[in-house]
Amino acid sequence: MATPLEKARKDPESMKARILHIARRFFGEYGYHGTTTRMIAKEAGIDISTLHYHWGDKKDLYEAVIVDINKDLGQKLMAVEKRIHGLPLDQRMAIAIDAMTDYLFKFPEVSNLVLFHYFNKTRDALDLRVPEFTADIARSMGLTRDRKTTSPRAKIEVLAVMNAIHNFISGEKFFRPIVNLNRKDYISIVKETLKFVLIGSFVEREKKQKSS
Amino acid sequence: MATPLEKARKDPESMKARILHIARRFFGEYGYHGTTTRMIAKEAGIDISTLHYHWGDKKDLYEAVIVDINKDLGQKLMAVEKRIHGLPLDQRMAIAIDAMTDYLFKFPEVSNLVLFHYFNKTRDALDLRVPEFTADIARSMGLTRDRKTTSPRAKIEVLAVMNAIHNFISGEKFFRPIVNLNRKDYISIVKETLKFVLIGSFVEREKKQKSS
DNA sequence: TTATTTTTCCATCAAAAGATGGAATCAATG
DNA sequence: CATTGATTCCATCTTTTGATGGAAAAATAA
Repeated sequence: MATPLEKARKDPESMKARILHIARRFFGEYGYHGTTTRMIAKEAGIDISTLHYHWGDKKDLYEAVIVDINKDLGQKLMAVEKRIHGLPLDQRMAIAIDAMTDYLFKFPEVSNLVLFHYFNKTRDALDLRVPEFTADIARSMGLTRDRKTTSPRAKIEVLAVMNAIHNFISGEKFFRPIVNLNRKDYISIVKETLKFVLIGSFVEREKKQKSS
Repeated sequence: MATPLEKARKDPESMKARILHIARRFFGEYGYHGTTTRMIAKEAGIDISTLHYHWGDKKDLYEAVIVDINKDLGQKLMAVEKRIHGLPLDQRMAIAIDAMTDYLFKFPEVSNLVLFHYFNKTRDALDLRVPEFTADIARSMGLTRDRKTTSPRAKIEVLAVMNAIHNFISGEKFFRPIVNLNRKDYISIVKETLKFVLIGSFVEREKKQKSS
């Protein structure tokens, strides 16, 4: 209730929330510099000054968007972790890939913004610290020996897995024409491929480790 | 010799080539809208009008950059293909991953721009058709049954592999602090991880197919 | 209803960014 | 050297974009 962002998330009917929601999509598609406050305002059917009234300047709005999607992503990851807890690794990964893929295809701005944040600098040095889930996912995938530390190798492996998923969501516009499939078929072939590529190695390694 | 781009590539000392080279880096780091012609001109130590004199407007320059990096990438892929031709799959993939990773870490703008192109729209509708290597790589990986067609599944698998590589190059600024490694160690752990994650499944499948 | 607060829009600004004409400079050629 | 052509820069323009003050409108409270 304290922060303006929390208020906006609470009441999704409010103008404030409406702007945030549209801003998510635009920043996701066009990036920070590629999106203008006018684009967002126009889509919302309001004047730019109204946008500034609610969110301050562009940077503030962008920051709110980043925090917002990270909150969503974190919640989703926690929910998935709950579902897969205790299952054997192959099932754990398969279910997680299915669930995350479905979720992200429903909210592609999340993937867009995550990747955008990884790969692009903004001229205006706006370095917001983004919450980090790699360690948690590594734990959930059973890649950590002890509870407290996560090895670089484990983190890199997690990044490989997460990015593989994000890529196919964000790249849909580009990849789908290449494979010439409708959306539904694209999604299902992506899921299959991700599971094929990503699960095998981890399961195989676990087998070896157990036998030794 | 015909096109201006080819001329610039031939004579890397020329102002034209110099601008192109700097533009590659800037567009790669900041994206199309995040880069201004002034930034590029300043870095080159020239006036914007000189830039316009050589390359026309911003869109033209960006287009030249995209064509340029795709030419480089295509050449590199062909060279790698030559080296691995005829070897067994696991070696083929390991060598290719090593070679491409080394190359891309040396010219990260290539990965940056490829991913940028996948994941971001530009306001100004500039849709340049980009040469496509998925089919060739699929053939090189032995994923195509007959010579002429490449299945959607094979293409998606290739994209998964290529993107996994690009991600770690483009994401270095973001990922390296997460794992807290120096550049050299980061590169080597990325290579190891890529090989670990990507090769296993393909080799396993090939084994099964051969035995049946 | 009236007063107060919140929200919205209109008009406008200043800075940033893309672009260009034309003068000045430099390089090559006869 | 003088002439020609290519290159570069300066000054300037226009459009876009982020931002704001203050009036109008809408919502809320008294």
